[in-house]
Amino acid sequence: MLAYRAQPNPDAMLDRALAGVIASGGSLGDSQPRQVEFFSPNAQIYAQGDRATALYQVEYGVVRLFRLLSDGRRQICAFHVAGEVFGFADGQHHLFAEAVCDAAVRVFRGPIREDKSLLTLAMRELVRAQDHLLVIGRQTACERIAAFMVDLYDRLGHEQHFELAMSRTDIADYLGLTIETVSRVFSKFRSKGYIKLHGTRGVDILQIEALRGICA
Amino acid sequence: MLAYRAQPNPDAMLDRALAGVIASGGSLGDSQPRQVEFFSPNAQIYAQGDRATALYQVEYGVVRLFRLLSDGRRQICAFHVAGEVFGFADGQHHLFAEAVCDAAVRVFRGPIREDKSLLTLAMRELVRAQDHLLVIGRQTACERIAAFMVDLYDRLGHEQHFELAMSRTDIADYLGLTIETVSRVFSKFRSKGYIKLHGTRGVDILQIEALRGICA
DNA sequence: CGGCCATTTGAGTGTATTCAAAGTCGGTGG
DNA sequence: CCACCGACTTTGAATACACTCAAATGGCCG
Repeated sequence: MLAYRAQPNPDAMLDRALAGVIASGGSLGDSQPRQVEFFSPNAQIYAQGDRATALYQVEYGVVRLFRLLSDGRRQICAFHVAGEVFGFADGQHHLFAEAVCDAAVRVFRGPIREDKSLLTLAMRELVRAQDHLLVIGRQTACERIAAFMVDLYDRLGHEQHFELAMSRTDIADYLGLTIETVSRVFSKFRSKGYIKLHGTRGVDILQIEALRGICA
Repeated sequence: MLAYRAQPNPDAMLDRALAGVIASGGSLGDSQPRQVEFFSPNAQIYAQGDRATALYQVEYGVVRLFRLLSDGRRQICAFHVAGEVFGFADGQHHLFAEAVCDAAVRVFRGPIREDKSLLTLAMRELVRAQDHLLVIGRQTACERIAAFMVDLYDRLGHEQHFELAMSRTDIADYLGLTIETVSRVFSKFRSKGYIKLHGTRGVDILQIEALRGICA
Protein backbone atom coordinates (compact mmCIF):
# COMPACT_ATOMS: atom_id res chain seq x y z
CA MET A 1 0.00 0.00 0.00
CA LEU A 2 2.95 2.32 -0.28
CA ALA A 3 1.25 4.24 -3.00
CA TYR A 4 -1.51 5.29 -0.64
CA ARG A 5 0.81 6.86 1.94
CA ALA A 6 0.70 10.56 2.46
CA GLN A 7 2.84 12.63 0.16
CA PRO A 8 3.65 16.31 0.29
CA ASN A 9 0.45 17.88 -0.87
CA PRO A 10 0.94 19.61 -4.20
CA ASP A 11 -2.15 21.69 -3.68
CA ALA A 12 -1.36 24.75 -1.64
CA MET A 13 -4.94 25.91 -1.80
CA LEU A 14 -6.08 22.91 0.12
CA ASP A 15 -3.84 23.72 3.07
CA ARG A 16 -5.01 27.28 3.11
CA ALA A 17 -8.58 26.08 3.13
CA LEU A 18 -8.14 23.70 6.01
CA ALA A 19 -6.14 26.18 8.03
CA GLY A 20 -9.23 28.35 7.99
CA VAL A 21 -11.72 25.67 8.88
CA ILE A 22 -11.81 26.18 12.60
CA ALA A 23 -13.92 29.07 13.76
CA SER A 24 -12.04 31.30 16.11
CA GLY A 25 -14.88 31.35 18.62
CA GLY A 26 -14.02 28.09 20.39
CA SER A 27 -11.42 27.63 23.08
CA LEU A 28 -8.27 26.27 21.58
CA GLY A 29 -7.43 24.63 24.88
CA ASP A 30 -10.42 22.31 24.82
CA SER A 31 -10.45 21.17 21.25
CA GLN A 32 -7.54 19.67 19.44
CA PRO A 33 -8.22 21.12 16.06
CA ARG A 34 -5.88 18.92 14.05
CA GLN A 35 -6.17 15.64 15.86
CA VAL A 36 -5.26 12.54 13.89
CA GLU A 37 -7.35 9.41 14.41
CA PHE A 38 -6.42 5.88 13.39
CA PHE A 39 -8.76 3.27 11.96
CA SER A 40 -8.42 -0.46 11.37
CA PRO A 41 -9.71 -2.02 8.16
CA ASN A 42 -13.49 -1.71 7.92
CA ALA A 43 -13.68 0.51 10.99
CA GLN A 44 -16.44 3.09 10.82
CA ILE A 45 -15.48 6.76 10.75
CA TYR A 46 -19.02 8.05 10.73
CA ALA A 47 -22.47 6.71 9.92
CA GLN A 48 -25.40 7.88 7.84
CA GLY A 49 -27.55 10.01 10.10
CA ASP A 50 -24.70 11.17 12.32
CA ARG A 51 -24.52 14.88 12.90
CA ALA A 52 -21.89 16.35 10.59
CA THR A 53 -19.59 18.26 12.91
CA ALA A 54 -16.21 17.90 11.30
CA LEU A 55 -14.24 17.62 8.11
CA TYR A 56 -11.66 14.91 7.51
CA GLN A 57 -8.42 14.67 5.60
CA VAL A 58 -6.87 11.31 4.80
CA GLU A 59 -3.35 11.13 6.21
CA TYR A 60 -2.61 7.66 4.86
CA GLY A 61 -4.64 4.67 3.77
CA VAL A 62 -7.94 4.70 1.92
CA VAL A 63 -11.46 5.60 2.99
CA ARG A 64 -14.74 4.60 1.34
CA LEU A 65 -17.97 6.61 1.42
CA PHE A 66 -21.16 4.68 0.70
CA ARG A 67 -24.90 4.44 0.91
CA LEU A 68 -26.97 1.36 1.71
CA LEU A 69 -30.38 0.10 0.68
CA SER A 70 -32.48 -1.68 3.28
CA ASP A 71 -31.82 -5.05 1.64
CA GLY A 72 -28.08 -4.61 1.89
CA ARG A 73 -27.27 -3.39 -1.58
CA ARG A 74 -24.40 -0.93 -1.31
CA GLN A 75 -23.19 1.89 -3.51
CA ILE A 76 -19.74 3.24 -2.80
CA CYS A 77 -19.83 6.89 -3.86
CA ALA A 78 -16.13 7.58 -3.48
CA PHE A 79 -12.77 6.29 -2.37
CA HIS A 80 -10.46 8.85 -0.79
CA VAL A 81 -6.70 8.56 -0.67
CA ALA A 82 -3.96 10.47 1.14
CA GLY A 83 -4.39 14.22 1.05
CA GLU A 84 -8.04 14.22 0.06
CA VAL A 85 -10.74 15.84 2.15
CA PHE A 86 -14.14 14.29 2.83
CA GLY A 87 -17.10 14.67 5.16
CA PHE A 88 -18.98 17.45 3.40
CA ALA A 89 -22.57 17.33 4.57
CA ASP A 90 -25.40 19.67 5.39
CA GLY A 91 -26.43 19.02 8.99
CA GLN A 92 -26.21 15.27 9.01
CA HIS A 93 -24.27 12.71 7.05
CA HIS A 94 -26.06 10.94 4.22
CA LEU A 95 -23.20 8.50 3.75
CA PHE A 96 -21.27 6.02 5.80
CA ALA A 97 -17.50 6.45 5.98
CA GLU A 98 -15.21 3.50 6.68
CA ALA A 99 -11.53 2.74 6.49
CA VAL A 100 -10.77 0.39 3.60
CA CYS A 101 -7.40 -0.56 5.07
CA ASP A 102 -5.36 0.75 8.00
CA ALA A 103 -5.85 4.46 7.75
CA ALA A 104 -5.16 7.70 9.57
CA VAL A 105 -7.49 10.63 9.31
CA ARG A 106 -6.91 14.22 10.40
CA VAL A 107 -10.09 15.57 11.96
CA PHE A 108 -11.08 19.23 11.81
CA ARG A 109 -13.76 19.74 14.45
CA GLY A 110 -15.70 22.79 15.44
CA PRO A 111 -17.96 25.06 13.45
CA ILE A 112 -16.89 25.46 9.87
CA ARG A 113 -15.67 28.91 8.97
CA GLU A 114 -16.93 30.44 5.79
CA ASP A 115 -14.23 29.96 3.26
CA LYS A 116 -14.17 30.20 -0.48
CA SER A 117 -11.51 27.51 -0.71
CA LEU A 118 -13.73 25.17 1.24
CA LEU A 119 -16.49 25.81 -1.28
CA THR A 120 -14.02 24.95 -4.01
CA LEU A 121 -13.22 21.65 -2.34
CA ALA A 122 -16.91 20.82 -2.03
CA MET A 123 -17.43 21.67 -5.68
CA ARG A 124 -14.59 19.36 -6.68
CA GLU A 125 -16.30 16.60 -4.76
CA LEU A 126 -19.47 17.42 -6.66
CA VAL A 127 -17.64 17.17 -9.97
CA ARG A 128 -16.25 13.79 -8.96
CA ALA A 129 -19.75 12.54 -8.16
CA GLN A 130 -21.08 13.84 -11.48
CA ASP A 131 -18.26 12.18 -13.40
CA HIS A 132 -19.03 8.97 -11.58
CA LEU A 133 -22.71 9.25 -12.54
CA LEU A 134 -21.74 9.15 -16.21
CA VAL A 135 -19.55 6.10 -15.68
CA ILE A 136 -22.21 4.17 -13.80
CA GLY A 137 -25.19 5.32 -15.82
CA ARG A 138 -23.87 5.05 -19.34
CA GLN A 139 -20.74 2.93 -19.53
CA THR A 140 -20.22 -0.80 -19.98
CA ALA A 141 -18.47 -3.04 -17.48
CA CYS A 142 -15.19 -2.84 -19.41
CA GLU A 143 -15.40 0.93 -19.64
CA ARG A 144 -16.11 1.23 -15.93
CA ILE A 145 -13.15 -0.92 -14.94
CA ALA A 146 -10.89 0.92 -17.35
CA ALA A 147 -12.05 4.26 -15.95
CA PHE A 148 -11.41 2.98 -12.44
CA MET A 149 -7.89 1.85 -13.26
CA VAL A 150 -7.05 5.08 -15.06
CA ASP A 151 -8.43 7.15 -12.19
CA LEU A 152 -6.30 5.26 -9.65
CA TYR A 153 -3.26 5.50 -11.90
CA ASP A 154 -3.67 9.27 -12.18
CA ARG A 155 -4.45 9.86 -8.52
CA LEU A 156 -1.59 7.72 -7.22
CA GLY A 157 1.02 9.66 -9.16
CA HIS A 158 1.36 7.66 -12.40
CA GLU A 159 3.18 4.74 -10.82
CA GLN A 160 3.23 1.77 -13.15
CA HIS A 161 2.78 -0.56 -10.18
CA PHE A 162 0.41 -0.08 -7.29
CA GLU A 163 -1.52 -2.09 -4.75
CA LEU A 164 -5.28 -2.03 -4.67
CA ALA A 165 -6.37 -1.18 -1.15
CA MET A 166 -9.89 -2.35 -1.87
CA SER A 167 -11.36 -5.81 -2.41
CA ARG A 168 -13.24 -6.94 -5.51
CA THR A 169 -16.43 -6.42 -3.53
CA ASP A 170 -15.50 -2.78 -2.91
CA ILE A 171 -14.68 -2.25 -6.57
CA ALA A 172 -17.95 -3.87 -7.62
CA ASP A 173 -19.95 -1.70 -5.24
CA TYR A 174 -18.12 1.36 -6.49
CA LEU A 175 -18.81 0.63 -10.14
CA GLY A 176 -22.32 -0.78 -9.84
CA LEU A 177 -21.25 -4.29 -10.89
CA THR A 178 -20.90 -7.73 -9.28
CA ILE A 179 -17.61 -9.14 -8.06
CA GLU A 180 -17.79 -11.83 -10.74
CA THR A 181 -18.02 -9.24 -13.49
CA VAL A 182 -15.15 -7.25 -12.00
CA SER A 183 -13.05 -10.39 -11.89
CA ARG A 184 -13.91 -11.33 -15.45
CA VAL A 185 -12.96 -7.91 -16.80
CA PHE A 186 -9.70 -7.96 -14.85
CA SER A 187 -8.93 -11.32 -16.46
CA LYS A 188 -9.85 -9.97 -19.87
CA PHE A 189 -7.56 -6.97 -19.49
CA ARG A 190 -4.78 -9.27 -18.30
CA SER A 191 -5.20 -11.56 -21.30
CA LYS A 192 -5.10 -8.54 -23.60
CA GLY A 193 -1.88 -7.36 -22.02
CA TYR A 194 -3.23 -4.10 -20.67
CA ILE A 195 -2.44 -4.99 -17.06
CA LYS A 196 -0.58 -7.56 -15.04
CA LEU A 197 -1.89 -8.89 -11.73
CA HIS A 198 0.34 -9.81 -8.79
CA GLY A 199 -1.64 -11.90 -6.38
CA THR A 200 -4.97 -10.39 -5.58
CA ARG A 201 -4.09 -6.76 -4.92
CA GLY A 202 -1.01 -5.92 -6.94
CA VAL A 203 -1.46 -4.29 -10.34
CA ASP A 204 0.98 -3.36 -13.11
CA ILE A 205 -0.31 -0.93 -15.67
CA LEU A 206 1.21 -2.09 -18.95
CA GLN A 207 -0.80 -0.12 -21.52
CA ILE A 208 -2.29 2.95 -19.93
CA GLU A 209 -3.19 4.44 -23.30
CA ALA A 210 -5.16 1.36 -24.22
CA LEU A 211 -7.08 1.71 -20.98
CA ARG A 212 -7.69 5.39 -21.60
CA GLY A 213 -9.01 4.51 -25.03
CA ILE A 214 -11.55 2.14 -23.54
CA CYS A 215 -12.98 4.84 -21.30
CA ALA A 216 -14.37 6.39 -24.52
CA MET B 1 -46.29 22.94 -16.70
CA LEU B 2 -48.01 24.93 -14.02
CA ALA B 3 -46.37 22.86 -11.37
CA TYR B 4 -42.96 24.04 -12.48
CA ARG B 5 -43.70 27.75 -12.13
CA ALA B 6 -41.95 29.70 -9.46
CA GLN B 7 -43.49 29.56 -6.03
CA PRO B 8 -42.65 31.57 -2.94
CA ASN B 9 -39.45 29.98 -1.78
CA PRO B 10 -39.94 28.27 1.56
CA ASP B 11 -36.23 28.32 2.23
CA ALA B 12 -35.19 31.62 3.73
CA MET B 13 -31.59 30.51 3.89
CA LEU B 14 -31.39 30.27 0.15
CA ASP B 15 -32.33 33.89 -0.29
CA ARG B 16 -29.80 35.00 2.27
CA ALA B 17 -27.17 33.01 0.46
CA LEU B 18 -27.89 34.46 -2.94
CA ALA B 19 -28.16 37.97 -1.59
CA GLY B 20 -24.56 37.61 -0.54
CA VAL B 21 -23.26 36.10 -3.73
CA ILE B 22 -22.21 39.28 -5.43
CA ALA B 23 -18.95 40.73 -4.28
CA SER B 24 -19.27 44.36 -3.35
CA GLY B 25 -16.21 45.28 -5.37
CA GLY B 26 -17.92 45.62 -8.75
CA SER B 27 -19.74 48.65 -9.99
CA LEU B 28 -23.45 48.16 -9.65
CA GLY B 29 -24.00 50.40 -12.63
CA ASP B 30 -22.23 48.15 -15.08
CA SER B 31 -23.42 44.75 -14.05
CA GLN B 32 -27.00 43.77 -13.55
CA PRO B 33 -26.49 41.41 -10.69
CA ARG B 34 -29.94 39.79 -10.73
CA GLN B 35 -30.65 39.69 -14.41
CA VAL B 36 -33.24 37.20 -15.58
CA GLU B 37 -32.59 35.37 -18.84
CA PHE B 38 -35.12 33.43 -20.87
CA PHE B 39 -34.50 30.20 -22.73
CA SER B 40 -36.49 28.24 -25.31
CA PRO B 41 -36.78 24.46 -25.07
CA ASN B 42 -33.37 22.82 -25.58
CA ALA B 43 -31.55 26.16 -25.54
CA GLN B 44 -28.11 25.99 -24.03
CA ILE B 45 -27.43 27.91 -20.83
CA TYR B 46 -23.78 26.98 -20.63
CA ALA B 47 -21.51 24.30 -22.04
CA GLN B 48 -18.95 21.92 -20.65
CA GLY B 49 -15.64 23.74 -20.69
CA ASP B 50 -17.14 27.22 -20.32
CA ARG B 51 -15.60 29.34 -17.62
CA ALA B 52 -17.84 29.22 -14.54
CA THR B 53 -18.50 32.86 -13.78
CA ALA B 54 -22.01 32.84 -12.38
CA LEU B 55 -24.61 31.00 -10.39
CA TYR B 56 -28.13 30.44 -11.63
CA GLN B 57 -31.52 30.17 -10.01
CA VAL B 58 -34.48 28.74 -11.90
CA GLU B 59 -37.32 31.25 -12.01
CA TYR B 60 -39.72 28.99 -13.86
CA GLY B 61 -39.44 25.98 -16.12
CA VAL B 62 -36.98 23.12 -15.84
CA VAL B 63 -33.26 22.89 -16.53
CA ARG B 64 -31.18 19.77 -17.19
CA LEU B 65 -27.49 19.34 -16.37
CA PHE B 66 -25.69 16.60 -18.27
CA ARG B 67 -22.45 15.10 -19.47
CA LEU B 68 -21.74 13.53 -22.85
CA LEU B 69 -19.52 10.74 -24.10
CA SER B 70 -17.80 11.17 -27.45
CA ASP B 71 -20.18 8.68 -29.07
CA GLY B 72 -23.21 10.65 -27.97
CA ARG B 73 -24.25 8.74 -24.88
CA ARG B 74 -25.65 11.22 -22.41
CA GLN B 75 -26.04 11.19 -18.66
CA ILE B 76 -28.34 13.79 -17.15
CA CYS B 77 -26.99 14.45 -13.67
CA ALA B 78 -29.86 16.60 -12.45
CA PHE B 79 -33.07 18.36 -13.30
CA HIS B 80 -33.65 21.69 -11.60
CA VAL B 81 -37.07 23.24 -11.04
CA ALA B 82 -38.23 26.65 -9.88
CA GLY B 83 -36.33 28.02 -6.93
CA GLU B 84 -33.36 25.69 -7.23
CA VAL B 85 -29.81 26.92 -7.70
CA PHE B 86 -27.31 25.38 -10.12
CA GLY B 87 -24.03 26.15 -11.78
CA PHE B 88 -21.61 25.18 -9.03
CA ALA B 89 -18.25 24.55 -10.61
CA ASP B 90 -14.59 25.04 -9.86
CA GLY B 91 -13.13 27.23 -12.59
CA GLN B 92 -14.87 25.70 -15.57
CA HIS B 93 -18.11 23.84 -16.08
CA HIS B 94 -17.94 20.07 -16.35
CA LEU B 95 -21.57 19.83 -17.36
CA PHE B 96 -23.84 21.21 -20.04
CA ALA B 97 -26.92 23.12 -18.92
CA GLU B 98 -29.98 23.37 -21.13
CA ALA B 99 -33.57 24.44 -20.77
CA VAL B 100 -35.89 21.44 -20.88
CA CYS B 101 -38.91 23.61 -21.66
CA ASP B 102 -39.45 27.37 -21.78
CA ALA B 103 -37.53 28.56 -18.77
CA ALA B 104 -36.37 31.69 -17.02
CA VAL B 105 -33.15 31.76 -15.06
CA ARG B 106 -31.91 34.43 -12.68
CA VAL B 107 -28.20 34.92 -13.18
CA PHE B 108 -25.83 35.97 -10.41
CA ARG B 109 -22.66 37.19 -12.04
CA GLY B 110 -19.49 38.52 -10.59
CA PRO B 111 -16.99 36.96 -8.23
CA ILE B 112 -18.56 34.66 -5.70
CA ARG B 113 -18.43 35.96 -2.16
CA GLU B 114 -17.41 33.52 0.51
CA ASP B 115 -20.56 32.42 2.16
CA LYS B 116 -21.41 29.56 4.43
CA SER B 117 -24.92 29.32 3.04
CA LEU B 118 -23.50 28.94 -0.43
CA LEU B 119 -21.41 26.07 0.82
CA THR B 120 -24.58 24.53 2.23
CA LEU B 121 -26.26 24.79 -1.17
CA ALA B 122 -23.29 23.14 -2.85
CA MET B 123 -23.35 20.37 -0.28
CA ARG B 124 -27.04 19.76 -0.93
CA GLU B 125 -26.23 19.41 -4.59
CA LEU B 126 -23.55 16.92 -3.62
CA VAL B 127 -26.04 14.92 -1.54
CA ARG B 128 -28.45 14.85 -4.50
CA ALA B 129 -25.71 13.50 -6.74
CA GLN B 130 -24.77 10.85 -4.19
CA ASP B 131 -28.38 9.77 -3.79
CA HIS B 132 -28.62 9.52 -7.54
CA LEU B 133 -25.52 7.34 -7.64
CA LEU B 134 -27.26 4.78 -5.47
CA VAL B 135 -30.34 4.80 -7.69
CA ILE B 136 -28.37 4.36 -10.89
CA GLY B 137 -25.75 2.00 -9.54
CA ARG B 138 -27.83 -0.39 -7.51
CA GLN B 139 -31.51 -0.15 -8.37
CA THR B 140 -33.64 -1.90 -10.98
CA ALA B 141 -35.53 -0.12 -13.76
CA CYS B 142 -38.78 -0.20 -11.75
CA GLU B 143 -37.06 1.16 -8.66
CA ARG B 144 -35.43 3.96 -10.65
CA ILE B 145 -38.71 5.06 -12.22
CA ALA B 146 -40.48 4.88 -8.87
CA ALA B 147 -37.75 6.94 -7.25
CA PHE B 148 -38.01 9.47 -10.06
CA MET B 149 -41.77 9.81 -9.69
CA VAL B 150 -41.57 10.11 -5.91
CA ASP B 151 -38.83 12.71 -6.16
CA LEU B 152 -40.88 14.83 -8.57
CA TYR B 153 -43.98 14.41 -6.41
CA ASP B 154 -42.11 15.63 -3.36
CA ARG B 155 -40.32 18.50 -5.11
CA LEU B 156 -43.42 19.82 -6.85
CA GLY B 157 -45.36 20.20 -3.63
CA HIS B 158 -47.23 16.90 -3.34
CA GLU B 159 -49.69 17.66 -6.13
CA GLN B 160 -51.52 14.54 -7.21
CA HIS B 161 -51.42 15.71 -10.81
CA PHE B 162 -48.46 17.22 -12.60
CA GLU B 163 -47.02 17.58 -16.06
CA LEU B 164 -43.67 16.10 -16.95
CA ALA B 165 -41.54 18.83 -18.48
CA MET B 166 -39.10 16.25 -19.83
CA SER B 167 -39.38 13.71 -22.64
CA ARG B 168 -38.94 9.96 -22.24
CA THR B 169 -35.47 10.43 -23.69
CA ASP B 170 -34.62 12.88 -20.91
CA ILE B 171 -35.97 10.53 -18.27
CA ALA B 172 -34.05 7.63 -19.76
CA ASP B 173 -30.82 9.61 -19.81
CA TYR B 174 -31.40 10.71 -16.23
CA LEU B 175 -31.98 7.19 -14.96
CA GLY B 176 -29.43 5.34 -17.07
CA LEU B 177 -32.08 3.44 -19.05
CA THR B 178 -33.45 3.43 -22.62
CA ILE B 179 -36.66 5.16 -23.64
CA GLU B 180 -38.27 1.80 -24.34
CA THR B 181 -37.60 0.60 -20.82
CA VAL B 182 -38.93 3.85 -19.36
CA SER B 183 -42.07 3.48 -21.44
CA ARG B 184 -42.56 -0.14 -20.42
CA VAL B 185 -42.26 0.65 -16.72
CA PHE B 186 -44.68 3.56 -17.08
CA SER B 187 -47.15 1.16 -18.68
CA LYS B 188 -46.57 -1.38 -15.94
CA PHE B 189 -47.24 1.17 -13.21
CA ARG B 190 -50.35 2.29 -15.05
CA SER B 191 -51.67 -1.25 -15.33
CA LYS B 192 -51.02 -1.76 -11.62
CA GLY B 193 -52.99 1.36 -10.80
CA TYR B 194 -50.11 3.29 -9.26
CA ILE B 195 -50.32 6.11 -11.77
CA LYS B 196 -52.57 7.40 -14.52
CA LEU B 197 -51.19 8.92 -17.71
CA HIS B 198 -52.84 11.80 -19.57
CA GLY B 199 -51.41 12.00 -23.02
CA THR B 200 -47.67 11.88 -23.05
CA ARG B 201 -46.76 14.36 -20.32
CA GLY B 202 -49.58 14.40 -17.78
CA VAL B 203 -49.30 12.19 -14.71
CA ASP B 204 -51.70 11.42 -11.87
CA ILE B 205 -50.14 9.86 -8.81
CA LEU B 206 -52.75 7.39 -7.57
CA GLN B 207 -50.76 5.34 -5.03
CA ILE B 208 -47.78 7.30 -3.82
CA GLU B 209 -47.15 4.87 -0.97
CA ALA B 210 -46.94 1.96 -3.38
CA LEU B 211 -44.34 3.91 -5.35
CA ARG B 212 -42.41 4.74 -2.19
CA GLY B 213 -42.45 1.07 -1.31
CA ILE B 214 -40.85 0.18 -4.64
CA CYS B 215 -37.92 2.53 -4.07
CA ALA B 216 -36.78 0.05 -1.35
C1' DC C 1 -57.59 16.69 -41.66
C1' DG C 2 -52.92 15.27 -42.59
C1' DG C 3 -48.19 14.65 -41.52
C1' DC C 4 -44.53 14.24 -38.38
C1' DC C 5 -42.41 13.07 -34.28
C1' DA C 6 -42.61 10.96 -29.84
C1' DT C 7 -44.17 7.09 -27.55
C1' DT C 8 -45.69 2.44 -27.08
C1' DT C 9 -45.54 -2.32 -27.94
C1' DG C 10 -43.47 -6.58 -29.69
C1' DA C 11 -39.84 -9.99 -30.71
C1' DG C 12 -35.32 -11.44 -30.27
C1' DT C 13 -30.69 -10.61 -28.52
C1' DG C 14 -26.91 -9.63 -25.45
C1' DT C 15 -24.54 -8.15 -21.41
C1' DA C 16 -24.24 -8.66 -16.85
C1' DT C 17 -26.20 -11.41 -13.13
C1' DT C 18 -27.07 -15.50 -10.39
C1' DC C 19 -25.85 -19.79 -8.77
C1' DA C 20 -22.31 -23.09 -8.23
C1' DA C 21 -17.76 -25.02 -7.90
C1' DA C 22 -12.87 -24.84 -8.23
C1' DG C 23 -8.78 -22.39 -7.34
C1' DT C 24 -5.62 -19.16 -5.06
C1' DC C 25 -3.86 -16.29 -1.60
C1' DG C 26 -2.63 -15.03 2.89
C1' DG C 27 -2.42 -15.86 7.57
C1' DT C 28 -1.81 -18.96 11.54
C1' DG C 29 -0.12 -22.53 14.13
C1' DG C 30 2.49 -26.54 14.54
C1' DC D 1 9.69 -23.63 7.35
C1' DC D 2 5.83 -26.01 6.01
C1' DA D 3 1.02 -27.43 6.21
C1' DC D 4 -3.49 -26.26 6.88
C1' DC D 5 -7.53 -23.44 7.04
C1' DG D 6 -10.65 -19.83 5.81
C1' DA D 7 -11.79 -16.18 2.97
C1' DC D 8 -11.51 -14.10 -1.25
C1' DT D 9 -11.17 -14.63 -6.10
C1' DT D 10 -11.68 -16.86 -10.43
C1' DT D 11 -14.04 -19.55 -13.70
C1' DG D 12 -18.10 -21.92 -15.64
C1' DA D 13 -22.98 -22.58 -16.92
C1' DA D 14 -27.52 -20.98 -17.08
C1' DT D 15 -30.68 -17.23 -16.34
C1' DA D 16 -32.71 -12.68 -16.33
C1' DC D 17 -33.14 -8.05 -17.08
C1' DA D 18 -32.66 -4.46 -19.93
C1' DC D 19 -31.29 -3.44 -24.67
C1' DT D 20 -31.69 -3.36 -29.80
C1' DC D 21 -34.24 -3.38 -33.77
C1' DA D 22 -38.64 -2.95 -35.81
C1' DA D 23 -43.38 -1.79 -36.39
C1' DA D 24 -47.63 0.24 -34.82
C1' DT D 25 -49.94 3.62 -32.33
C1' DG D 26 -50.99 8.08 -30.64
C1' DG D 27 -50.51 13.00 -29.81
C1' DC D 28 -49.59 17.46 -31.40
C1' DC D 29 -49.24 21.17 -34.58
C1' DG D 30 -49.78 23.21 -38.87
